[in-house]
Order: sequence, then structure tokens, then C-alpha cells
Amino acid sequence: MTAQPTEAIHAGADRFSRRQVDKFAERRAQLAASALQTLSELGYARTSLREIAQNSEFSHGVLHYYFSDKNELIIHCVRQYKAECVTRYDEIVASCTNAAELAERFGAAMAATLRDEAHMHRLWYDMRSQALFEESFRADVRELDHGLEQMIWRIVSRYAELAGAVLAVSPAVAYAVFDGLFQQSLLAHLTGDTSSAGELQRNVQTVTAGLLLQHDRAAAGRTEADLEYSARPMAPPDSLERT
Amino acid sequence: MTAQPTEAIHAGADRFSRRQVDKFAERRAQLAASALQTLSELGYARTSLREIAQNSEFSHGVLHYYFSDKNELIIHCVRQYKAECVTRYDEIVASCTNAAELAERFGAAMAATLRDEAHMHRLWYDMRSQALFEESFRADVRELDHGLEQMIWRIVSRYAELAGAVLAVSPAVAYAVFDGLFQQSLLAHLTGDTSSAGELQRNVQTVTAGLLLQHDRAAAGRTEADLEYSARPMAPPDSLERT
DNA sequence: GCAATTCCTGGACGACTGTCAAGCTTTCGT
DNA sequence: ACGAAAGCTTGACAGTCGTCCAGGAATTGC
Repeated sequence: MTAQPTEAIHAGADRFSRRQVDKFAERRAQLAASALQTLSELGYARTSLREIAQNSEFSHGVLHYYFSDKNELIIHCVRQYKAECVTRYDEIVASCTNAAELAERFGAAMAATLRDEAHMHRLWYDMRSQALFEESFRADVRELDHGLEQMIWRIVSRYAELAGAVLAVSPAVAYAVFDGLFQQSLLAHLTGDTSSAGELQRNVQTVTAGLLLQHDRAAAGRTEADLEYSARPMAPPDSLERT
Repeated sequence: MTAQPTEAIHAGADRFSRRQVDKFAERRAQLAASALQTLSELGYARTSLREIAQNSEFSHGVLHYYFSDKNELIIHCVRQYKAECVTRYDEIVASCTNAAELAERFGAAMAATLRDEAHMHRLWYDMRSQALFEESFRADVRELDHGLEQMIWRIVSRYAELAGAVLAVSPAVAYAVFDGLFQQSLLAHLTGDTSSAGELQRNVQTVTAGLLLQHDRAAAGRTEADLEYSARPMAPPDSLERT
């Protein structure tokens, strides 16, 4: 019996622990993948460590060998998944040459995500709700949310640039709006509404265009406090590293 | 020992069961209030029936006397709470006389809700996430969502009417947008961001104005498929009855 | 090929869960 | 006031949970 490997390896930076770290991280990723599968199927409240282990090729005891407790496992899982998500739309941003094309491909990509990854995204929303209660989740969830916000901002600011216009909303608002749209569509989609993805695509296009600042915006709701948000260039998708 | 009261009373419409029904429903509401308190504090995943009972003046056994199981209790709770929510903004709609005032009071009311009822609303988002997994929650959650959508639509359609303009989005999109805004602000607020409520108020005002159809909307994103949504009168807040 | 280390299994633990039923107390109709 | 019904408490039940641990299996360094 030795000290907890989790501690042991993180502690010593021995010259020959390099390979061990690799193997260790590899198996962690493997177990996290199994956990993601289970979590996306059952949700946070109904997922047990034994269930996760049964969806892997290991026994339940091993989970405490690679993760200190259940929370660490789950946080690692969501982080692992969202690390892919935040770059999903960057290819579109890079390759589009006019605003209309960008809006259309953006909408199409969100609709495709809704169709293909509904289960994973419901897990994300589940985790974010948990963060509203569980203090220990908040920091990570907010960090991931911020990554998604930046992703959305790369899209809409590029859109404004291509349209030769200025955005009327902040990055936070832009993200909140598309997130709300997606979430509603997700619930409808999982309820069996097959037209949900199509509607999402159309709505994303419409709303994207609506984010641009209009010169003659209805005088009714205008105040001088309204800001214009320049389409400042934003760093590429690197900013989701472990803190 | 008799048959389950739940069944017995619902079944027979006896002439002298009237008072009993009243008392029965009254205690159900009382227990549901205790349950709401606990749920909003701990969240769905961590709330047990014993914990709920401890937050009431009864013992845990009584819960199965008034509710057939845990799910029925929880659904009853959320329904009871949201029944109040869907009328929260109607006074504003009724009393405002110009668009700018309506937008401002709408934003202020949402900010007040964020400050005063953050815990209850995080429960609502928790339940909605559960509905993404638990089939038995979906029907009720979608019904409540629909009630909220109508509430939002009453506001924005009245806003458009007062502004003498036409709305550019469907009821579903309008709701999704404000819901997304609120949810982001809620997470920030619970993290300790004290400026969150103020920002929400400002953002709600801005976005509300942005929902109106602009005549010169940027040509880039426009397709002939875009619709105009008339500010049709909508029924007052009665439509949340038990199905 | 041996010993040491790492990896993994499977069982055991105490705590907690939803559910239920036996029986006590209170309320109510007559 | 008395008996029946309703309302409520208490304890028990069969599971499940996260966690931990003793020890077998596999791998590694030499």
C-alpha cells in the first residue's frame, strides 16, 4: 500500500515519472469518457460510480484510484467534453467570406449540434444547474461558460465585420441569447419535436442579424446609455487551459 | 386503515367530502411550501423526503399520505410556485402607457426577481434540466415553460403596440432570449456578482427594443423567409390550470 | 527471473434513500 | 358522548450510495 497515487504523482516531478503521468492521464481520460457516456444518459442526480464503472471495462473501486472523489471525476468529465465544444465553430469563422454565409452556416451548425449531441448538451445544462446549488462546481462552470461566450463572440464579431456594421450587444448578452435559444430547442427536440432543429437554424439566423446596431432603432426604448461594441479581434480558441 | 386518501377523495364526489377536499388541498399546499423551501435550498439531487419533513412541522411519513410519491410532490411544488410567477408582470403591462416606460419597468421587475427570488428560480432551472432526462417531468415543465412564454409575449407584444411597431421574432424566440439573459445573470448573481441585477435590467431594456422589426435591417442576414409577428391581443393569465 | 511498484478487483462499511404499514391521537358525524 | 374516520408518528424494510481497504494480478526496473 502506498500513498494515494493522485497525490504522489502530482507531487513529485521525478525524472522517470513522465511515462507514468502519461499513462495515468490516459486512463483518467478513458474513465472520464465512460463517465460522460453514463452521465449524458442518466443525468447527474441518477448517476452512480458503480453505474459509471459498469459502462467501462473496470470495476467500481478503480475510480477512487484515479479520482479523489465523485466531484473531481464529474468536473473532469465536463471539462474534457467542453474543451472540444469551444472550437466547434471556429472553422466556420475562418472560412466564411460574407455575412450571410456565416449566419447560415452558424445556424446550420447549431442545428447539427442539437441533432447529434443532444444528450451531451443536456448534461452540460444539468451541470450548470448543479452549479447554482453546489458551490464547488461554480468556478469551473463559469470558466466553461466564459469559454463558450468567447466562442460566440468570435462568431458574431466576425459577422459584424463582414457585414460592415457594429454590434449592439455585449459578448455576455450575445451568448445568453443564443444559449437561451439552444436550450429551448433542446427541450423541444428531446420531447420529440422533430422540427425543432430546423426552427433553431432559422431563429439563429434571424437573431444574428438582429444583433447589429440599427441607425434608426425605435426611439421608444433608446437611452444614451446604449453602447456600441466594436468587432475587436479576439484570441483564437486556446483559452481553456487548466487553471 | 383505509384506501389511499389521494385516490378516495379524487374518486368520489360525495356531497360531504367538500370540506375534506379543502383541508386535504390545504395541507398539500402547506407541505408543498415546506418542500419548496427545502428544494430551493438544496436542489433536486440533494433533497430527501426526510429533509423536507424536517423543514415542516410534520414527520416524514405524512408525505406519503398527501402525495403518492416523491415525483408527484415535486411536480406539485414547482407548479404551485410557477402559478404565481406567470402573472408577475401583468400589472406592468396593464398600467404602462408608453413603450419606454414599459421596457424600463420590465427590466426593473426582472432585476428585482433576480435579487429577491434567486433561490426559487434556480430550482426552476434545476427542474427543467431534470426534465431533459426524466420523461415524467417533461409534460409539466413544457406546460410551465409555455405559460412563461405567454407571459413574455404579453409584455413584448404590448411593447410593440405602444411603440407603434411590429415584432421581428416569434413568441418562442422572445421567451428564449429573455430566459437566457436571466439564467446567465442568475449564475453571476449567485457567484457573488452584485452588479448582475443592474446589468440584467439594462440588457433587458436594450434587447426588448431590439425585438422590433427594423425597416432597414442589414441586408446581409435577411431572407424572404423572415416573418413579422403582429402584436395580437393575448388572453390574460388564466391558462395554467391543471390538465 | 526476482523483487518492487503499480494497477485493479471485489467485498465490506456506515450512512442515507423512498416506501410502507402498524398503531397512536385527533377530529367529526350522529 | 361514543364510535368511526381521518390525520399523523414511528420504526422498519430493502436498496443504493460514496468511500475505503486488503489483497490478487500485472507491470516494471534491475
